[in-house]
Amino acid sequence: MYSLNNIKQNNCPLKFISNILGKKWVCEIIWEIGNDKKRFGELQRCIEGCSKKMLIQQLEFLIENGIVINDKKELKNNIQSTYYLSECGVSLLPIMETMILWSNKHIKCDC
Amino acid sequence: MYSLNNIKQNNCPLKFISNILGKKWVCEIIWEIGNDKKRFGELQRCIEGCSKKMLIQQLEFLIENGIVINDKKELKNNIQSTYYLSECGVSLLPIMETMILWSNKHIKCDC
DNA sequence: CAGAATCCTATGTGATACTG
DNA sequence: CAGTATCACATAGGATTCTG
Repeated sequence: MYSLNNIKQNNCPLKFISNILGKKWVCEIIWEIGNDKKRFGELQRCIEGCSKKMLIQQLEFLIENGIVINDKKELKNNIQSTYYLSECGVSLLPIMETMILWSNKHIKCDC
Repeated sequence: MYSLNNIKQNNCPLKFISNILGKKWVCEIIWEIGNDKKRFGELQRCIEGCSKKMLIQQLEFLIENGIVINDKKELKNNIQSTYYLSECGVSLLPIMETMILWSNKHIKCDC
């Protein structure tokens, strides 16, 4: 249901990437599997506050966009589903690093 | 109504900035006034498809976040309201440039 | 364990009309 | 011209339950 096509029709490159990185949980997901592949359950535990439904939804979105890759293995009586970044996904990491640097400079800590 | 506070409470720097750049029209707005200040009407004409309501809403959001600055002058019988980037806003431009570069590499042109 | 399917609500967003 | 207000609808997103 996620409108990958809509996104691709955005010929504006700014819209294209901000529609990806701006989606809820997407940055967190990319960041979490940036270092090492993770299983679905692990991710769920890492990313606090993200419902299972949203996690699945956004992972699918990232897979459709070629940013995340999913491997499934059938074990005895359950499934092991792991997620990791594609080359394309990995190339987002340096951008996200500069984003983090910017935030840390400009976040006003009111806590 | 816009939850600036919610955003500030996001102690996660990735959430912080992606909540800004991911908002609809925000990237376009920042980009459009990146080079030179623009009046409200100019902006409206630049950013196709953005309703007046949304434009105002997102501009206010950016002002609250210290990214955009607004100057108002009273002319004879109307108001001249111009918008431009704060220093903080300007510091977003290089990040957005790398975002554009990434997009141009990875956008799959289906048109 | 990983995922699918429903239901339900809050929020986002467009269209339109109004104001100084 | 710049901004406000209101309605009406679409989408996002949480909670919960079900399946192999």
